[in-house]
Amino acid sequence: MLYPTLKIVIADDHSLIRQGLRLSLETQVTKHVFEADNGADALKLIQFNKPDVAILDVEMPVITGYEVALKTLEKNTDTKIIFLTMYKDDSMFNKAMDLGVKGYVLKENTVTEIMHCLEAVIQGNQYVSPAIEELLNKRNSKSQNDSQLSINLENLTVAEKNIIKLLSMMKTSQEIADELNISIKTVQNHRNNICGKLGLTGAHALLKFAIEHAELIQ
Amino acid sequence: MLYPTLKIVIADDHSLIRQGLRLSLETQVTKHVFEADNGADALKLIQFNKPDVAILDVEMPVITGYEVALKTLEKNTDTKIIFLTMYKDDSMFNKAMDLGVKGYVLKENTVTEIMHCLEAVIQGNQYVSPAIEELLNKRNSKSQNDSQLSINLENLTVAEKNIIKLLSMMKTSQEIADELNISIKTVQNHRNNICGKLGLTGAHALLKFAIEHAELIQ
DNA sequence: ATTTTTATAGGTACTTGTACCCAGATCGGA
DNA sequence: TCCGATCTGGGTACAAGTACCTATAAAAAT
Repeated sequence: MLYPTLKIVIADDHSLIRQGLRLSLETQVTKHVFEADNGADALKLIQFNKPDVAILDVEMPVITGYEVALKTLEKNTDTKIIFLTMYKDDSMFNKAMDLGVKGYVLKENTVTEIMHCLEAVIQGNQYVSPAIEELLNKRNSKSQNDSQLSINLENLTVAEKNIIKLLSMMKTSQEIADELNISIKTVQNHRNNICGKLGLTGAHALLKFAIEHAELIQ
Repeated sequence: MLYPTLKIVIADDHSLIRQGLRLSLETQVTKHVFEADNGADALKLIQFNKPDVAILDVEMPVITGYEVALKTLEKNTDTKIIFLTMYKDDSMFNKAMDLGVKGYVLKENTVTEIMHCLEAVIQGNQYVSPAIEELLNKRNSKSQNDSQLSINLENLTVAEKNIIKLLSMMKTSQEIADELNISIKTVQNHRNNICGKLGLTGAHALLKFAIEHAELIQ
């Protein structure tokens, strides 16, 4: 690492990840590391310390990393933003790129990759996880089953995603209707529309699909 | 830390967490740390190295930490299992306790807490994240329910076990009837009898039960 | 040898989910 | 402004699962 006097803010609600990153950064010569376990504190740390780089977890409670980045980049500071995320969510990736986020790294990537990302970003370049680039290529080629499945999943409307999420928790249409304060007929219609979009037919096909793909549904 | 010659397996699909944990463990005197980024490798590492403790992420792709724990504890090894998880999922917590998992720590907890957990587990105690200790209390207060559940599962007849196994594969009564060359009415009667024995009532209760407990059904 | 359990099969009623149909309200883009 | 997508609700029909019955033959337990 070529920049011994870097100031870096780390924001992640998982203490484990913060401490892992801090330990890794401190085995390099970087010394000024600030930690936050939520978006609000991260924002304060960034505004007060004006770090060179802020490494933000996208999925944080209350104030997400995305919102922190939005408010930070809005204020025209020199702080570069690196997003750290669990999921290969291409819609979030696109939003991040639109915002002007310089780095995008998956948590499944190694610490050394984050170091590469850090170096690239400090030198004024962009750095994107190879795994994400691969995803983008797959999406463009539209070849595999899984990618087509996720395309179909993304074709669902907000209400439909809401329904399928509750379905994956094994709730009945009546329970969903009560929870959302809508008619059971509306829920059934959404279910039927989802079946159409996903190409599902037959007995309890959607329920089975939702349970089988529960992890993929957010 | 009182145990300098511990062997520990760490399994998590997020490299960051693995490296954070490894660095933390190695600032202690523990030296033999093995890493896996998926359940299959974790299982191999455990079977080959027979570690004192395996720290498993519950949410891993393909083979989950839960399945790794299931197969490890099945084989009567001395390896203690610690679950590391993102969510305060009480159903998973209960399943983990049923299995004989010794430690249960949330990723939002600090590394020092994991160290406490490690010490407790090595000394033969259980350690549960304070955040979900309230769930443990709930569980102890109504423990008679769970023990009745497993008794009831063993009370199922051969035909009934056969049926519930096929049910956990999300097959319909008609499909099961065809597969076993019996009437669909027989299948439906068995289903109903199973519902009675397990105390299940309501919409698709048995289907949901079979899917939720698919791993426990052989 | 008699009783009990199990596996088999049927009947009937009700609930839930799937498969179509329809239509009004709202909101954003062409 | 109009069109299309979305969200909302309703109707009808059928399939599948649950709930509760009865019943017979074979196997197991007593």
